[in-house]
Amino acid sequence: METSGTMDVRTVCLGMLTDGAASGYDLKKHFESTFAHFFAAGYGSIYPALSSLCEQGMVNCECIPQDGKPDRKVYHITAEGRTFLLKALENPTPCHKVRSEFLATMCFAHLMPDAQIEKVLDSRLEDCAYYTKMISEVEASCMQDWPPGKRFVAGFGKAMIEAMKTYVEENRHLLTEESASKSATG
Amino acid sequence: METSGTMDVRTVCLGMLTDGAASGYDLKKHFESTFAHFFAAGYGSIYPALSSLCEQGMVNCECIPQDGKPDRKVYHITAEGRTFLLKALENPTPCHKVRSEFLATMCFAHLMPDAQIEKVLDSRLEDCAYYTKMISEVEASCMQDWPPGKRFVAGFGKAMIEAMKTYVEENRHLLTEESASKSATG
DNA sequence: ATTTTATATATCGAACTGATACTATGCATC
DNA sequence: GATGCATAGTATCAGTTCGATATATAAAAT
Repeated sequence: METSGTMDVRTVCLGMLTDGAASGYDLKKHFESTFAHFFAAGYGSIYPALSSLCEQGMVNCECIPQDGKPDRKVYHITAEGRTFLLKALENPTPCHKVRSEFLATMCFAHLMPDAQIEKVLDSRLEDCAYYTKMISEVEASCMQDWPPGKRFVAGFGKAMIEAMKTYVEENRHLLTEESASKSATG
Repeated sequence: METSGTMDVRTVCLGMLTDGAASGYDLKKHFESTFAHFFAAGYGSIYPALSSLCEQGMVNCECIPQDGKPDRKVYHITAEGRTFLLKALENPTPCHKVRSEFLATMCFAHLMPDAQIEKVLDSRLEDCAYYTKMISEVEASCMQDWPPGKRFVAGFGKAMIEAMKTYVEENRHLLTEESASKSATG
């Protein structure tokens, strides 16, 4: 039974709750904004995570009845939860993984028509723009409340996205026939 | 029944087989070297993927008996497989996801002792060095055989890792008390 | 009037991860 | 001469996560 060392969805939820009590819905919003560029999670992960944390006494659940709507379940971290979190943070080698269908696709660019390649690259740049904007917006709205770690993480995201954008812009010509014929004729 | 559009393990295996017939074991080596920095996959994904591709006629399996050892199963892509792959490559918006326990940990750096933070950052830099070396080595050994797409992807990996390294080195001081006290006293 | 957006919880199949199991040879180390 | 490790090879499985979907209500927009 491995109970420490992994920063899984459960542990990240626990961490988020150190900033104050919140519902699953609230946590989802963090996963969609601040955490979106490096740790996405959906309801299918968040709700079971909160249930499991509750069972194990890491959090307490406060059910707030609402008329018509289902109860709002607000979770509070417990002392046990804090201890567990600190233990999880002790892992000296947390991973950083990339799963890129984009790069997998580009590996087979020689099987694709140029127009298709261009579309894929354009969509990647759009994605970069989206994340850059999103990070800047969350920074603008809550930077002052953030501990240094979150600032570091936001800056990290912006730096990586900027690097991606630059690389794609500067090297996309390598992928198309256009450049192949140019280098052949020129 | 969604049969196209996703670059999952099955489709990537199929793509790898366009470079020539191979066994599951052979494919694993590609996942561990060339693809390691952006699309990891283990036997638990590869073998079921090949079985499923075989059932659907995307690949043919050639069983080569070996004395003592289990049969070596070499997979060849079929015409149907090629068609399927081209269809999968048509997705104009393939994703690029990051899953970082490292960044999740750094979000809670204010709950960690400085020495622990330093260890995490050092291990990240080691990881950067490992991947940079690995990509350079595979580039050195098989760059000449590669289509432009794979060169682009290798360069992409190196650029991103370099950006990560630079960012960590230049901003790690933001995470420790040391800098906090320095800015308070200085 | 109807669609969209927001609040809010929850489930489920499909996919994937990481570890492990099994067989066999060869090489080094103790 | 035995133990351990690397390489070659196939395969499974529990646990985790992903993406989509279902349920319910209400305000706001079209």
